[in-house]
Amino acid sequence: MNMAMLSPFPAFATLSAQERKLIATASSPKIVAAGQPAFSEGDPTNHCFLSLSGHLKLVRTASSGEIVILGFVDPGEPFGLGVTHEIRRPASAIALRESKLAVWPIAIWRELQNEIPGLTLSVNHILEKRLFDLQERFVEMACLDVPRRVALAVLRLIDRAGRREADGVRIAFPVSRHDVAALTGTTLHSASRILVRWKRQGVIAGGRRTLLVRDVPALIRLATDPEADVSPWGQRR
Amino acid sequence: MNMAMLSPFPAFATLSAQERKLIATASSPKIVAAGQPAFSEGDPTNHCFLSLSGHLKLVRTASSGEIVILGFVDPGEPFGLGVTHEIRRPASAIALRESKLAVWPIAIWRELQNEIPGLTLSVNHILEKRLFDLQERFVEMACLDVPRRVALAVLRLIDRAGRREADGVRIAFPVSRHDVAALTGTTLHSASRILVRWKRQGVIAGGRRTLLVRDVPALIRLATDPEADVSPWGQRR
DNA sequence: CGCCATATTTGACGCAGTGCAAATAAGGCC
DNA sequence: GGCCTTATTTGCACTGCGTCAAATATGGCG
Repeated sequence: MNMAMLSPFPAFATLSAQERKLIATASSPKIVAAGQPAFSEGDPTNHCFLSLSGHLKLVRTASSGEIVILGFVDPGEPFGLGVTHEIRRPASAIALRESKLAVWPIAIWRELQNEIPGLTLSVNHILEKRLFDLQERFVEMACLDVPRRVALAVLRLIDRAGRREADGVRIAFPVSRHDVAALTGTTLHSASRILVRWKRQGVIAGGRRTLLVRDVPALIRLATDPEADVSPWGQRR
Repeated sequence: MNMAMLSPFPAFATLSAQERKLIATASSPKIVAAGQPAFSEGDPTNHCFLSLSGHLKLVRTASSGEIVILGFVDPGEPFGLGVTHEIRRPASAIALRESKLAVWPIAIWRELQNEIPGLTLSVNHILEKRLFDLQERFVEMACLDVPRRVALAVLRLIDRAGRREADGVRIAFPVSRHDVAALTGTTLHSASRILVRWKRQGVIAGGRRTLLVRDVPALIRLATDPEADVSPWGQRR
């Protein structure tokens, strides 16, 4: 791989050109089609990855069969780094769109980390961020009701992959109701009911596997205002 | 601090004696009384910590005022490392018993990381473990009912701080019903009801802020068997 | 363009778990 | 030992949201 490809990514910003070159030349390219996994739960942990373009989701299947989305991978982010502890992948990485990846055999990656201290620091940085993000979501899961969790999840999608458009902000990759549910720890059905309600109120729009937020401030209000929202389950008499 | 104090801790196992000495001499000792914070939510992130003895809990207060336990710190574990991203602490670290700590000013810690690549690798290791642990709990929160979450939380407490005793395994630090609730994302009341039920069944024992598990296999069954447990909310007629 | 598989929506229903209020227990301290 | 604070337990009414079942939309593809 050309070293130039690494330079624009913040994960490597602090490294010298020479170091980046060393890292880049050790990698192999890989292309994953939309819907396909870069790796799957249970696979042996043989490689480290960097997303060059596209988007992936990290998903995990609970013993009950339910699916949970642990996070997303944006272009420029390394992933599948969990190479110190686990011999097998604890989660799958599924491409949401065709994604170009750089791949390193784990042994090589370890060598690189030993030779380039700055690389380890970068990895550190990323792990820390992932940990803080998950802590955030964990607290939300523990304390907030479903509609608020959904609102926050959508807001997070916006600043991860929101593209401004004529009538709102569009999430740049496909998001199904099922994904929303897997992201917020609820069911497909509840997620649907909630989004339908907001659609009727004009806060969001979008059909099959697409999400367009028309009124971001309203969504923020729904997420944070303790008074906001009468849940979509209709008053019981 | 004496360098000998560092050697038994796995976080530093891969470092040379000389490196450990460098790290140790840069630290200051600190003692935190039971119930007191090593640092609190919102504090500026000025220091890194290592627990030498005792136990701490990492807690976070949600906007609603609810409290969530993000994790525990055992003797030998570094903590409060989130120094790359956050200028203010996202969580508090509260001592569950009197705890001895080693403390480094953050600037010094950064220097140490630069000089000792192996230290950064250790930190990496720890962050990775924390991340995987939290992912685990996240999935549980998303997929399991409250009694099962409580069972799993107690099991996790056992292999973190369980001491074998004549009639069971005791958790080595104080755990209130409130703590159990904060650990599993439920209410004090539900946690109490569940534990009372298990107490009557002879699975656990213990009063005020103590937990003694008398029948670990039964608890494992309650946690994992999909058939197990009729929830403590008593059949309604 | 029409068919088919896949997504989404919707309704009815019930229960796990919460909220509130209050009783009860258990230590710790003087 | 008795008092006071803090933790735990408990009853009851209520509801958020999961479950089940089914109708309906939608886009891709031949």
